[in-house]
Amino acid sequence: MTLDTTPFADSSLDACIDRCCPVPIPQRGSLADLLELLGSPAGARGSVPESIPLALWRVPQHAALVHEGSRGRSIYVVRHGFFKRSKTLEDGYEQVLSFMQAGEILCFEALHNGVQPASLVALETSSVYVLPVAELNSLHLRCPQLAEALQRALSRQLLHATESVEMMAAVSSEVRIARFLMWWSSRMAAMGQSPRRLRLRMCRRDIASLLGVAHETVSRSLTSLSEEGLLRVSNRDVEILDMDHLHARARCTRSPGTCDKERREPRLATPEALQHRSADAVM
Amino acid sequence: MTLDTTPFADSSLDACIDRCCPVPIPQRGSLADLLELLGSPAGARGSVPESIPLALWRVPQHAALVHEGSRGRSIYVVRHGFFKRSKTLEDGYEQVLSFMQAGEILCFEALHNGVQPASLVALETSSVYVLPVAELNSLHLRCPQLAEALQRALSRQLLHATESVEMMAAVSSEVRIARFLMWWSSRMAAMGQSPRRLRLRMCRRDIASLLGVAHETVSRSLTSLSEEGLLRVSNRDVEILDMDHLHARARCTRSPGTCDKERREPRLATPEALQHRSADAVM
DNA sequence: CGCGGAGTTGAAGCGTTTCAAACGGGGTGG
DNA sequence: CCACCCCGTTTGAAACGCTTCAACTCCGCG
Repeated sequence: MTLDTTPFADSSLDACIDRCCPVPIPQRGSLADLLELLGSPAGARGSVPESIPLALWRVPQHAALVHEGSRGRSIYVVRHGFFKRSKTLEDGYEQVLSFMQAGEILCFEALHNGVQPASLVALETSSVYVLPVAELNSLHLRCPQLAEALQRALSRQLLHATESVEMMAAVSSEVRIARFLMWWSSRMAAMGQSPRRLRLRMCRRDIASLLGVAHETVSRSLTSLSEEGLLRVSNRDVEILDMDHLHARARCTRSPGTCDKERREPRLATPEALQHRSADAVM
Repeated sequence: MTLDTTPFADSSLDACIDRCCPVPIPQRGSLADLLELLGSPAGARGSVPESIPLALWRVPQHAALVHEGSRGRSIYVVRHGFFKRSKTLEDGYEQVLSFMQAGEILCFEALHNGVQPASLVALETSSVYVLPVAELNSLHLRCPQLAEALQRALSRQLLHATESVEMMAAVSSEVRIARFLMWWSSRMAAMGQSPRRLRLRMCRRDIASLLGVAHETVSRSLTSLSEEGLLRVSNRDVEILDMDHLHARARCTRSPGTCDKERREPRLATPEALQHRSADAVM
């Protein structure tokens, strides 16, 4: 809480290392802040030992927090910012695996054999708490609340992995895009931001890689959804105009034709369509 | 270890409850067995308190271990057997999310809000260790090795989730099937079984649901791969004949045509093709 | 024996990929 | 400061692959 305002020292020194490696932030994080970030209930954060030092790192935009194949000696908790987790395949194709936001645990997968299975790149200037694996046990002993919070955060992490599978399992690419937008929207809502105004941090190619479609298809699906009046797309800013119908589209399991066939006809958001929204939301 | 032989009491009583709910197994599990199952190094299992009781449940084939939406009061560790994790969508479509095998942790996702996000059905008669969430903390205190083993198993679990994304991210459905088979093969190898002789426990529809394709496409891709000489398919038994080429096919990131174009021509496993295998394996 | 589910195969429609071209914006260098 | 280039994005057209619907076989089961 005390770090919410201007957590980064925007000195001239920062400018010259902007595209380099992550660097420690002068201010150190607080354990209470980390617990709140992980979603620990406020009541459980009363008697937190403040003496425990916590490293807080700054990760400039486009900088890699970890490289695929490197040794994994720490786990991280995103304090704020945005990360892309990806793998580079043998033929040079970059396979995006997930996008990670504030409150999420990074690099826990590397724990079981000590090797990072994927790279992590900050898509905007970000900051992460650093928890060295070697210190995890002593941390858990000195602060049981942290152990519990990490456990619950890991549980959430597994749930997020499930959501990725649900996104990608849609047969129609348009439905995949719709699910991706709904997923993003719910993430924004969970972070206390507007679920309607989405600012995509990644390029179309990254979305396409995650969803397993061509990047042109992402573009086409977005324009198609916007022509139906469900979205307004401007570069990487997406505004959801019709949340109900977008949600209905995201639920489609079969080919786009068989679901909401009649709704796909109106290519403009007519006043009539607006009136139907509340009624359709009930079903 | 002591339970490896005939862990199930195949009495006549079992027959009548075969399609019902999971039931506790007369024999209780041992902590050392659980630790080995989770992949804990043998050296760390010396001083394990044997007095701690561990519940071991039997789950008959086709029985549900947990139902979507129910309360999650326990986590489970698959002792042996095979589970399908799935969600039933509003329109009745069953979305398969993953398949879980021995050593994997089930229902950890339910920990953070207490509700099961998906159902778990045993695809063959299985058994699971039951760890009530309420007892987890005391278990960790009484046996730190278990806490560490669970942590590493969770790390592995997150890695498995990543593998699912990699499977589904392939654009071509044939590549998805190839990746699915390779994934299954590596699982078999990790369990000490043959990586070439695969016995699929699920129907084509379940595979199709997981991979996001039509179930006819699964059938077609399997016959296509077998016509190329990479597989031999007989119902749910799949034998991998050409592991190298199947692996190469699984790595394809683009349309099937652009990758290994020349290799797809021979529709029969000619002796010539067999000679090429070892040479191709180097690249 | 008949039934239903799982699996396979065929044919037609169409959605997606691919290649190609054009546009726009942000950055760099002149 | 502008021009330029590069990259991300969009759109078009054609080929391809997938879905869909259909028919059929096989197998287990009542």
